Amino acid sequence: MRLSNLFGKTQRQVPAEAEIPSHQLLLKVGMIQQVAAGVYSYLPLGWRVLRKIETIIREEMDTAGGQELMLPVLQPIELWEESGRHRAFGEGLFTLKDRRGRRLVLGPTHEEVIIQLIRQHVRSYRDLPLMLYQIQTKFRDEPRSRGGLIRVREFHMKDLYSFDADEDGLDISYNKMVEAYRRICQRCGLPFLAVEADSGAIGGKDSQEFMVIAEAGEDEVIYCPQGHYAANKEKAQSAKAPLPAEELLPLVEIATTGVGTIEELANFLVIPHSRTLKAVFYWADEELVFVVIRGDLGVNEIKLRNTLKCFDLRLATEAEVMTAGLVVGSASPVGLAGVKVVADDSITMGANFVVGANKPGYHLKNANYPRDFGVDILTDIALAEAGQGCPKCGEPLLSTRAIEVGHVFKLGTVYSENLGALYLDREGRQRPIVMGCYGIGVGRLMAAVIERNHDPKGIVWPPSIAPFQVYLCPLAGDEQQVVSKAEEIYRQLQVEGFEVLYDDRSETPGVKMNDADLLGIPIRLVISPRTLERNGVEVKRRWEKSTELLPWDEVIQRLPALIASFGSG
RNA sequence: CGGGGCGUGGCGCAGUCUGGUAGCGCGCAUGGUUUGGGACCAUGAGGUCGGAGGUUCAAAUCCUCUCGCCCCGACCA
Repeated sequence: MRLSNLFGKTQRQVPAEAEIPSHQLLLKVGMIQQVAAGVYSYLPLGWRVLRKIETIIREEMDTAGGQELMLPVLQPIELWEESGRHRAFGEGLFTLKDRRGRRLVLGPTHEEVIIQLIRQHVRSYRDLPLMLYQIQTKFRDEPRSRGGLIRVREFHMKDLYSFDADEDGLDISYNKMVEAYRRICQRCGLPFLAVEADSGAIGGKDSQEFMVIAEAGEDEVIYCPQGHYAANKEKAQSAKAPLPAEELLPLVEIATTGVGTIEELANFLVIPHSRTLKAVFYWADEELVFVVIRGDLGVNEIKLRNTLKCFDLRLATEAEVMTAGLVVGSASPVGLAGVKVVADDSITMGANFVVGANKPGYHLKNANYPRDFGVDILTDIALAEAGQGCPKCGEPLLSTRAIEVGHVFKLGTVYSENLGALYLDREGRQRPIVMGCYGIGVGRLMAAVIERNHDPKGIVWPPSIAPFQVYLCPLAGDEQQVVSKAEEIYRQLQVEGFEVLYDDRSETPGVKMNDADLLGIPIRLVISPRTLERNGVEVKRRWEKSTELLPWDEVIQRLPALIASFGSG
């Protein structure tokens, strides 16, 4: 490709609103252009990279046994009402009406559609296992798009769905996908962390996310420095510090005028937060929920939502709490009736806690579960945070921002039961198909690669996904000889099958070199009067500082090794 | 949805407070001089100042409404 013909110019300035490196560089190089909030056009360079990533994904999916197909973007809304996810997605669904007034959605994902397909074609255990995938544009009306390609409303995504006869089969399919994802990340030059993840309101059991550690990431990962544990903060657990065992003391009411928060209570009584129990109120699908948790811990709303199996969850207003007959600032589970109580299991780790007295200006000392109060649900709903203990080894946990590039989960039979995807087993019994689903955001992966592979000059593409392998850069001046040599090498490189970007512009050396660095093509070849004098070509690898002069008849044979040396130094 | 900010040639920005014929840098075009790290000189093209309504002799600037975009939060299989 001659650079003079390439559509899309590099920019010298980018909008101040582009804040993260990948967004700035994508714009600066001229790989994307924004059309609307969270909607982008891909210019030739950006599209080339995207297609290379797709190719890698395709190869790994095929190797794992996947078969590619294509599914519709336009889907009847009834399918989504049938599965119940119409409600789960809520406003996130793009919906529209056709000319007859039928309501359609722009597919945010394709479980419903593929099950419809499966229902018709899979009737017997002989048809299983099966893995089907598609790479296509999906739509989600995100409340807020952000960070260039990190979070968009129209995006390229690969989704593979696995169909098995039983849980053992699902485990096999799932593990194949995890392995494929590892390979995809490796081939794209992306260091990743596979972490435990929440599977959402209608998800299944096991779920892992493939995270790329980056400041620009929108997720927070909690992990053990010894490598024993890593999880999305939404899902993470931590060892809750146990308190020393002590004899249960009698309940005592104490005056605590002006004390409302745990902070104030702990200061007032000069006790650690962990000696108190905190009351938090939520409004969950039209119902008030009283949450009790040890004072040193916070509530993980995602765990709570999963526990309650509700759609809408928010903090209750003060008015709602008072209407239920509770005293804000001094609410108590002791003596409570008529309100659902969800407790974190931390309330069993310790004794003689201070709790509210449900009476303004008073608290109770020495409250103990279950002696003094009951709960409806007792489970883990605590928010794990850095500094708390690793659930495996107790070492203090660390936290980092990360970009979620892939997500795999075991769906089980939730969808196949809801939507009637059944098969007949060997004994002729009808059973639900056991499903898994596995997604990768292609554009987001591209952004993640840039986040991890750039320097102050520009992008440093891993050769596997670089838009071109070689940047051929004559610094000609008046020398016609330089130009004809460059043309000759350009032809040879093409004949040998290299992807070459030939900078045939009559720009100054500074401009060309800076563009070469900005674009991040792995190998830069410079031809100038200076190199011509010595019958050579100057070679520079984008990720190294030094250059070397090679005799020009050796360059082509040395190129593959030079390209392959990425990541080894 | 809550808070903050921004819409002015292709890109980046100033001008708005205090109304008076729209400016700068980059890029682009033409000619010339340059050529190993974003050159220089000259000339030139390009803008209904997001949109609608209003105030005024006069609106990018003041008022009202509206649309779009960004950031933080909420939210997010």
